[in-house]
Amino acid sequence: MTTTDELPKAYDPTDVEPRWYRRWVEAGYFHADAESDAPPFTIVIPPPNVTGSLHMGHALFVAIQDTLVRWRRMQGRNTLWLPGTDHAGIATQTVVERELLRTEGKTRHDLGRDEFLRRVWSWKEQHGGRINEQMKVMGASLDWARERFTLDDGLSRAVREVFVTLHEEGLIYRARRLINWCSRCRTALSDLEVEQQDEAGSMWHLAYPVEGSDERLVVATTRPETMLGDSAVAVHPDDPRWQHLIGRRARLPLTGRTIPIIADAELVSMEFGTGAVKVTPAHDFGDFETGLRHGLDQLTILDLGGLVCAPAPERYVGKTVAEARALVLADLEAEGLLVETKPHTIPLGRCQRCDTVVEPSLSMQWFVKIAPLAAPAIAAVERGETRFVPEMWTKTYMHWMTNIKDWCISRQLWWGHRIPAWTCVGCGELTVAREAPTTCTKCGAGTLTQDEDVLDTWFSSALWPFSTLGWPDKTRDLATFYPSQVLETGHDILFFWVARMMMMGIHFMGRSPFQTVFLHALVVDERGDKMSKTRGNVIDPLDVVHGATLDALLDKAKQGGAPASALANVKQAFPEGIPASGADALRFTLAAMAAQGRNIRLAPARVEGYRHFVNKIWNASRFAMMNLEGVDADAFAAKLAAGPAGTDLAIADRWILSRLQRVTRELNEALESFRLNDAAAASYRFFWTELCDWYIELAKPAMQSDVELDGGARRRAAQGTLAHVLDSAMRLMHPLMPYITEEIWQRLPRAVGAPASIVIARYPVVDARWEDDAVERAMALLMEASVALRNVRAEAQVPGAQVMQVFVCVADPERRRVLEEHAGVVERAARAKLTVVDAFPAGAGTKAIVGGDVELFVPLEGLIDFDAERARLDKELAKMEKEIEGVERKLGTASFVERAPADIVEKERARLAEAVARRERLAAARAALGTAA
RNA sequence: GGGCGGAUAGCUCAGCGGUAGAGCAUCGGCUUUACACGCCGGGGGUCGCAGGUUCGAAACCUGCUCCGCCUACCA
Repeated sequence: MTTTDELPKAYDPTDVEPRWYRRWVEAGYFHADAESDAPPFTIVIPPPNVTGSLHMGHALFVAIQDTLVRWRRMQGRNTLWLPGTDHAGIATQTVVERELLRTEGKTRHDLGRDEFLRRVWSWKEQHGGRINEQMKVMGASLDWARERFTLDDGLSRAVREVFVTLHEEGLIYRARRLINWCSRCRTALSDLEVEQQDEAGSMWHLAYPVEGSDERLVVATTRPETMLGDSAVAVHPDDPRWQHLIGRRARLPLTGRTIPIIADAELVSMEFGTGAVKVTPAHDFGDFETGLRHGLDQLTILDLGGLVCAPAPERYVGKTVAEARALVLADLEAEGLLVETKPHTIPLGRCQRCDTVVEPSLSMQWFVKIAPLAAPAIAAVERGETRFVPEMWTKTYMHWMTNIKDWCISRQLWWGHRIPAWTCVGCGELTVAREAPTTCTKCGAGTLTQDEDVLDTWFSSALWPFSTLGWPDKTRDLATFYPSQVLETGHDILFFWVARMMMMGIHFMGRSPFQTVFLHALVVDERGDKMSKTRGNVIDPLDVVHGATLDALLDKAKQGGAPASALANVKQAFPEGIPASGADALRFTLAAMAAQGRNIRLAPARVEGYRHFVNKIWNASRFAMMNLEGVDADAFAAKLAAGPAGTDLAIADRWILSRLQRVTRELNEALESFRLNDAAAASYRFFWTELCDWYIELAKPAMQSDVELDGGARRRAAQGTLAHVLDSAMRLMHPLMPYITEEIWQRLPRAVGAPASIVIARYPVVDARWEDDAVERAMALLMEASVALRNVRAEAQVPGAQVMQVFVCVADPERRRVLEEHAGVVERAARAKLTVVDAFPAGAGTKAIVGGDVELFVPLEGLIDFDAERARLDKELAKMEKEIEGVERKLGTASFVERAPADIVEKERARLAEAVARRERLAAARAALGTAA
């Protein structure tokens, strides 16, 4: 127990939060025991980029996953939330290269592969831990003893094992193909790493003279510079316009080459453009296929840096795409071969990482043959082994999986898992092996060189659910924790990551890696725009937690390279900076807004609202601390265990205990079905509206009174109830708000044998015996009467301190009994003195009607504004008329009475009866006031 | 081109077949000894538009209009 003066009036999360995390870790609460008999609950973290920094997306998944994990842990599950980071090939390498250039003016090639990798590792050692520390601030209850990194020895071994096995099975192959090439990153990319966008471009019509004729064949193109690499012109076989040209040759301008005119029904559409298409097999995916069909030459006229190269004519060599385009167009124009130029929207692919326009490029790469892996991953979802939440993602997953194309997995980078393939210098034989071979398997020579390339980062991420548990060894962890129960991540990486984990997990473990895939929405700003540094609308979760001054925000934006417009946005959004709200408030906000299937527009005002909620929790608890001295938690627990029969609890006690059962049910059900927003809303309503606004206010007299008319029993009941409800509420809300709930729970009187921390306390379960409809109905009436009287007070401007005399008439005997027996509730809530009578005393006053037959008369001689009173009653009467009219119409419809369910009809009848009774009483009250003077 | 979301109070969002809800904002009143990060009371919505199904629709169906996202080689 603590006394009030030790507790500050305002909750300060920055003081409370950091204290707990270390203690939880030291106590080992987050550590999962592979030997435990308890049913496991496993979630693997979506590994953040090792050099990354916490952003709202991370904060969101921490809030969601930690809530699920803490809830399951409190339910007694053997809970494993496995942490780790991703080496993020391109991203990390780029960052280190940039740093190297900035500080030493060198490129990675200046250092050489080994030295460069040493630098990346040292960068990782220096910056790699940051995001983990940031997740700890958020309260993430991760099992740090099991932390993994995708480039760990163990995980690297798993990667080699998978690569070699798939190669042996014929599912990994090497081929010279057209792939997406980023000339800035100088690496191949998978289809997914290319972002398609429609951009403004042009459509040019170019004339190719037909050999041995005066005719010209006009082709339409959006990329005229690629004509330097054309190896044919295609027309539709059925097109009457060009029938006679099929099989002849065209003179390719500017090059001195001639190319065949071919017929291809697949590539060419007669209606589009000019009906004739230039074919450039080495620089266009459609043309590549066409080239294969017709055995055309594949002429590469762009080098790896994106510059024109031979066999393009010397004049163009070394030019960029843009330069070459301008030059080609000018040259064609000069020769009179540029027929037409018009604006045209073109789909353009850009590198996800650096925004460079991606070029289709012909090169030797490694691929995963994906269809045989996709089929079982589709089947697993079809038979329900894995399900998606929200369900709508199933369709998206299926669609992508059924149209999937082979996955290009080799990257021309240095940072990553090097491809375990070696070429014999002597005979050229390619060997794929788990460990570096010493001699060539074919010719026995001893000199082999390893493939220079590394694997796509997502290749190792795809193995994450089992590689992190020790695979390929048959470990105890693997047996206990695979498959995981839930995979929770953003829908933006459904294909990148989730689908690939499904495929690999099923192929190598025989079972889908997750029972449920829960996909959350993306966090965007208040206006629905994606958060970005250039917009200046980024909200750093840590700034919300710790607070930040405007200057600090501006400094950070500047360092991040934000433009002036962005700085202005920051100034406008946070003129006062951001107040320190704590991890609890941020987590609760994210949970409350994480409704399924929508973007989360993070509004700062919303965070503020929930920060106030956290403070409310603090103060309600502070009140409790001041009034719970000497409470005997064990005695009250025994009372609860005995059930409500014959209890000495007051109606308010019974009511809040009943409401507690309901909110307990709501929370368990909401968490069970991943509706965190409902869990948050139910918590909020219960704690603030029901517990604080009603229960605590009603319990005050019993707890604060100096007189103990009943020998202290009433006080003990209220104290016991409040202590129990608070204890339960803290446990209920702990998964959502770990810090404040622990802080308060530690200070509450607890039963003997209670655990040392709320982290491992039991999550509340419903005790249906304490749910009581009759009590809730009675309280509803008392509350309604109280509100009506408060309204009278406000309208009639009765001073807050003045106790109002109130006379009550009730027709219904049961309601009369409730009001007589529990008059104290209304008296306390409305600051009134209640007298139940058969007839009202004479005199001026105001009348309120509750629930049809409860009339509340407040004699207010001299205080009544009769005009206002008449207006108020007229308004209420009109409302009643309208309602009665509506319900009567409904009940007057034969089909309604006949076809609607009986209980609904009954409800409508009751509603009508109440409205009619209310109207009568209102009319009488109105009549008593007469007409205006 | 295909697919999937969304359109509800001034703002951000719940609700998804039986009397329209929350937070913030707004208006009025409160030095009520837990909390002004508060308390009490109030105002505010033809639930995008048009049809349909139903006794009954914000919710289900159809079409339309906007706004997002994903996906696709029409040169």
